[in-house]
Amino acid sequence: MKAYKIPEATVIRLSIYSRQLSNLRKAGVETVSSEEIANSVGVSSAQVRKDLAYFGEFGTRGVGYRVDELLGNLTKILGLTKEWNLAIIGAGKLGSALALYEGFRQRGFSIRAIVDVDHKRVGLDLAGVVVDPLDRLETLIKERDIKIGIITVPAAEAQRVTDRLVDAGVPAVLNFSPQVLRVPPHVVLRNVDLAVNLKVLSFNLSHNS
Amino acid sequence: MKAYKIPEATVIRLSIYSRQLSNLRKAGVETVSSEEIANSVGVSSAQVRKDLAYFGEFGTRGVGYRVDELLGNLTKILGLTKEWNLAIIGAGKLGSALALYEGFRQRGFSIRAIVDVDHKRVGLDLAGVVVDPLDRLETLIKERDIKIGIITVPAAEAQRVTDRLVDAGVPAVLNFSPQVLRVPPHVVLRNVDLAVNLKVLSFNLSHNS
DNA sequence: ACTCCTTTGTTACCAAAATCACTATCCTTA
DNA sequence: TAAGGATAGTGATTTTGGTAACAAAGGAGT
Repeated sequence: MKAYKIPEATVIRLSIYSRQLSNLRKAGVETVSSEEIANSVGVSSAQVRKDLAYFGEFGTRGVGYRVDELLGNLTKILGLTKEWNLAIIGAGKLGSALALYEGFRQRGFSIRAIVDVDHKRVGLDLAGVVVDPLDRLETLIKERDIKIGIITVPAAEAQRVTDRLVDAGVPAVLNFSPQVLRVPPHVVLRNVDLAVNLKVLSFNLSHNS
Repeated sequence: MKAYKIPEATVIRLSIYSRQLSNLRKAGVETVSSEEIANSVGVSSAQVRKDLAYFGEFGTRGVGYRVDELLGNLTKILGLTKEWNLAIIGAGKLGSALALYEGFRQRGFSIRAIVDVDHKRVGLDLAGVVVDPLDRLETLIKERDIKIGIITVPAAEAQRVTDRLVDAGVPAVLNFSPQVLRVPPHVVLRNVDLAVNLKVLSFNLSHNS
C-alpha cells in the first residue's frame, strides 16, 4: 500500500467503486469484472484496473475480482477500517441538516460534536449529539479525539474557526462555506461549494447548447 | 466567447474568481492584478491569466484588471446574467436545508419548486416555496420553466426521478444522492457526494502521515 | 494435457492541464 | 518624449492523467 502520488481523481473513483461493491455484496454477487464495475460507474474498464493497480493485484485473470475481497481491500486502502470522529462547526441550517442526514452517519464516520456561537442553539439535540458552545471547541476536540472538522459557519467566520481547528490539532477539514480557506500543508482540506456547483452548471447550460 | 473545450477545473476557478471579485468590489477596490487574484484563491498568477485567456483579453498590461469590468465579464461567461430556476426533488433533511440555505438563494438562481412523495411534507412552506407532491413534477417543470433539478432523494429513487426530470426537458441536474446517475449526453450533471468527500479525507489521513 | 476463451496487469502512447519563460504593452515620471 | 517598471498575454515545456493495446495467467472443455 505504498504508491506515493495517487491522483485525487483515482481516490474519488475508488470510493465510488467501494460503494458499488458494497451494493453488489448486499445483492449476493460473488465475483465481478473490471468491465462490470466500469459500466456501473460510467468509466472505462482500463481505468478501473489502472486505479486498482496503484495498490496491488486484487483480481484473478480470466475470472475477475471477488466482491468481498476487493471491497475489503478498498476499505483498507481508503482508511475505513478505523472510525473517524467528526465535529460539525456551525449548527445553522446546513450544519443541522448534515448532522441529521443519514449519508453522514455511515460506517467509518461518527459525529461526536456540534458547536455553535449562538446560545439559542446550544443544548439542542441533533440525532443524539447535543450542540455545545463554540468556546468549548478545543476541549471537545481533545476529549473526543476529533479528526475531521466540518465547517458550516458563514464565510466571514470560516477562516477563524478553521484556524482554531488546526491549532487544536485537527488534521482534516471539510469546508461547506463559500470561502477559500488557508490551512498548513499537513492539514487535508476539501471544499464542497454549493454556489460554485450551481455556477458551473450555469456555465455549461450557457455554452453547451 | 466561443472557446470550445474549457477544462472543468478552469470553470470552477472562474466561479471562485468571480466570488473574490465580488468581495473586492464590495470593499471598494477598483483594480486588481492576476497576482493578487491568485493569492486570494491559492493558485498561480499564470493560472489566473490562462483561465481568463480562454475567453478574451480583459486586463491592461502594466496595470491589471478593473474589478467591476472583469466581474461583469465573468458574470457573462458563467451565464449569470439571466436567472436560472431551480427545483429541489426531495424535501427531506438535506432538501429542506438546501431550500432554506442562503448560499442557494443567491443572485442568478431562484428556487421555484420543491417536491416530495411523502404527503406529510406536501404543503410545508420552505422560505416561501410550498412543497408540492411528486406527481406534479412534470407540470411544475413546464409551468415554472425549471432549468436545474436538484436531487435530494434516497439513492434508490434517484435514477427514477432523474429520468423524469430529463424526460420533462430539464437540461441540468445537481445530484446530492449517493448514486451514480445516467443522463443523456445533452444533459449536464454534477455530483456532490458527501460520503465520497469523507472517504477521500479518510484516504488522505491514512496516507499523508 | 492441450487449446481456447476470458479477464487481469502492465506498458506504451496520447491528451490535457499546469507551469514556466518570454514578449508585448501600458502607465508614470523625469 | 524617452526610459523604466509593472503586469497582461502567449508560446513552449513539463507534468499528469487517461486510453488503448497487448502479454500473462487462470479456467473450462474436449
